[in-house]
Amino acid sequence: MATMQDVSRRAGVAVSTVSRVLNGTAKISQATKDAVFQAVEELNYRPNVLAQSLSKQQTNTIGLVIPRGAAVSQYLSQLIEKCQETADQNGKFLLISQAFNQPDGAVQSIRALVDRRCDAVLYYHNSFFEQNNLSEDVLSDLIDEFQVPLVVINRQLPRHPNHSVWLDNVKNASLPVEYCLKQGHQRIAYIAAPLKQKTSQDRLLGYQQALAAYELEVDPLLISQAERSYQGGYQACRQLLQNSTDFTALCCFNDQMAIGALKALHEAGLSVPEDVSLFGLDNEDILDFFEPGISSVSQPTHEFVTHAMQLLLAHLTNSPVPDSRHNAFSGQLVLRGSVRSLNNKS
Amino acid sequence: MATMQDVSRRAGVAVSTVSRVLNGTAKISQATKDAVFQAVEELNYRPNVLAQSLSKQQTNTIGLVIPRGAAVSQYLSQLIEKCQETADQNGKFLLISQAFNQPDGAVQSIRALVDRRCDAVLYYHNSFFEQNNLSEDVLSDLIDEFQVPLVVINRQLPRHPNHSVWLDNVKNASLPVEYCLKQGHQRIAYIAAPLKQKTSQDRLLGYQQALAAYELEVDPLLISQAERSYQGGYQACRQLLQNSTDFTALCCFNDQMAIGALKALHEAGLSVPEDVSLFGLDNEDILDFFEPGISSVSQPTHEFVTHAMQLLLAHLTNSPVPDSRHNAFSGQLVLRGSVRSLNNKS
DNA sequence: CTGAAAGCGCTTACAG
DNA sequence: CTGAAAGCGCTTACAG
Repeated sequence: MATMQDVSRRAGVAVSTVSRVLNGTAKISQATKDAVFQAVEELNYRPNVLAQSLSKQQTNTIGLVIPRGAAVSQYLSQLIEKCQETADQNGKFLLISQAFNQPDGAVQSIRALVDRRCDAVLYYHNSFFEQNNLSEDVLSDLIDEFQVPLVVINRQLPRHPNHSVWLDNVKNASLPVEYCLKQGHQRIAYIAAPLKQKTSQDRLLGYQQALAAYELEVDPLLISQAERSYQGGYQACRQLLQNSTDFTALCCFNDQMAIGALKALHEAGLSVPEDVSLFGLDNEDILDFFEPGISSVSQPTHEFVTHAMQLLLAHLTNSPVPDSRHNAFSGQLVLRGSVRSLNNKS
Repeated sequence: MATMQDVSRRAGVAVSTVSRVLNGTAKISQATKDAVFQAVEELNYRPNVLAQSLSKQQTNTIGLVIPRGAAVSQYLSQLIEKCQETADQNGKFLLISQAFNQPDGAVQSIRALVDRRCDAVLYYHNSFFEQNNLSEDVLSDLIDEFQVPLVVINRQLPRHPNHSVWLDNVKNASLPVEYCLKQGHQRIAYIAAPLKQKTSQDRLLGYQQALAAYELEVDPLLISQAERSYQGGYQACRQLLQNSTDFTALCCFNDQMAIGALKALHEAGLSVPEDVSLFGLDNEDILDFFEPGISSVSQPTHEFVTHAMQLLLAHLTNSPVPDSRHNAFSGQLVLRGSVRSLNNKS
């Protein structure tokens, strides 16, 4: 490929002049400008971004590490979209990389992006890595180690309030439970994702706390656990139905599991919401297309990622970081046909 | 950050020696090796990949351009996953970039990756760009222009059989229609995505050809068109039901639209498959969780992408390209509860 | 307004 | 086995 030197020779000027013309970084006579542009045209010249970056000590690039493999949810794709928008608005190129599928895959991937000299790196934390000993400390140490700003999404890092944003999973999971309680439900079942995952622990805690607030005991028979997938939700629900069938409401770790659970309920001859009220979490668009529509909790993806990007940009420009007292974001109930009240029953 | 020169000074050797030790590219005495590794350790040195790439004239990176925004489908995420796997297996780093959301966004994004000197670039073609004048020729010209191998996924490029793989959309869309015909259906409706998109045109053609093969006329009242989304499928189906309600089968552009259509059918008091047999296309996992399960056509994502990667790697290593006579991939029917036969009705 | 030179952080012939 | 030097393709003070 043609280099800047080729252009300079063809245009009969120095490479430094070519550079200045192309970057508009100095006053240049129209004549030489024309010559340069013509040479560029004729040679179909395009600058080598690698060389530019090395020389400028800056890549104008933001790296984003996302989890590998797991079918991309609407939630995650909205999150990516929002990162992209912000990157665009700030003239940064967004480079997306999937975390390696290994115990230390997250760390490796972050490093790979730093080694490529991204100006900043966003890491979307996935619970998968918790099962592989990726602790809070490892992430916090990385943040300390790097000159490059690193912001962690979806993981609370107390040591670095200015480098992390997360969802308040406890609260988000408690919302539907509280709502059911208010509607007079007493026997409320819960389907959890694998409890090795922090997110799953937190959401179960939300369920438990909501019950406790109403001075109800947690019945272990009303809690089931499975992989986080449609199929997992289906299996967990079948397990619940084997344990007992007297629950009148069922809250799930997320929408996918609720969708699986709905199928199991129907197969068991139970109707929603007449027999069982049902809640998911994430509020994916598809919930509207089940019968009944599945109620859920909307995640504040928008605000969440916006704040993460603000932190990132603040670090990048050495500006004061935005107020970080509220890095834990919580969502809102979205009611659909899958819920009914027991209050006017008495 | 510490540079190789820092390491060399600390270890008391030349930078060239440090380079050799780190890359294992020459016999080095154990003593100097030890000294180098210790210095690396102490300085927490990490090589600058930018500088390496510039110097080696190779980045060991494969770029992948995917469409922006549109909620990521299971199909696309499987496709990405497969690219990732192949990249991993060949020791390449996969850099994912979303196409800019502009008329020439695809071209810009490909260029951006080439400018970053990816060793090869994969472009997943999205119909969005066809509405913005991204023609076959533009892509073909790019392939001719670049030294860097470019493989286009999801777009037929006759001039470059060794640089493109695509799905046989005509055939894939005809499969469910043929099946319905064999089961005795005569009035078969179709829901299309916007017909500005080539994919949508092709699938409609598949529908039409299947009917023609049975010497049935195409009734325009049985064809409806909308955005490709759940909601679009819902609206298109309502439109159909307004036109006429005597169809006994309904085939859709994809699964999402079929899911929307199912809702509209149910709202109209029609049951599936008793009144209407229903087909989607893509075979997403979620289809099992509707009632009835929605029949579909599985896309051969796996073979499809594998072949694309083989082409890419062949170009990359200057090896002979694999047999490209069959770059058009077709899928298979997947039957679920949403279809019934009219044959034993007579 | 423009050029020569140094530098970004590596790799790799070329010598010894 | 190891070093000095040139080179990858740019940018940017430093002069003029």
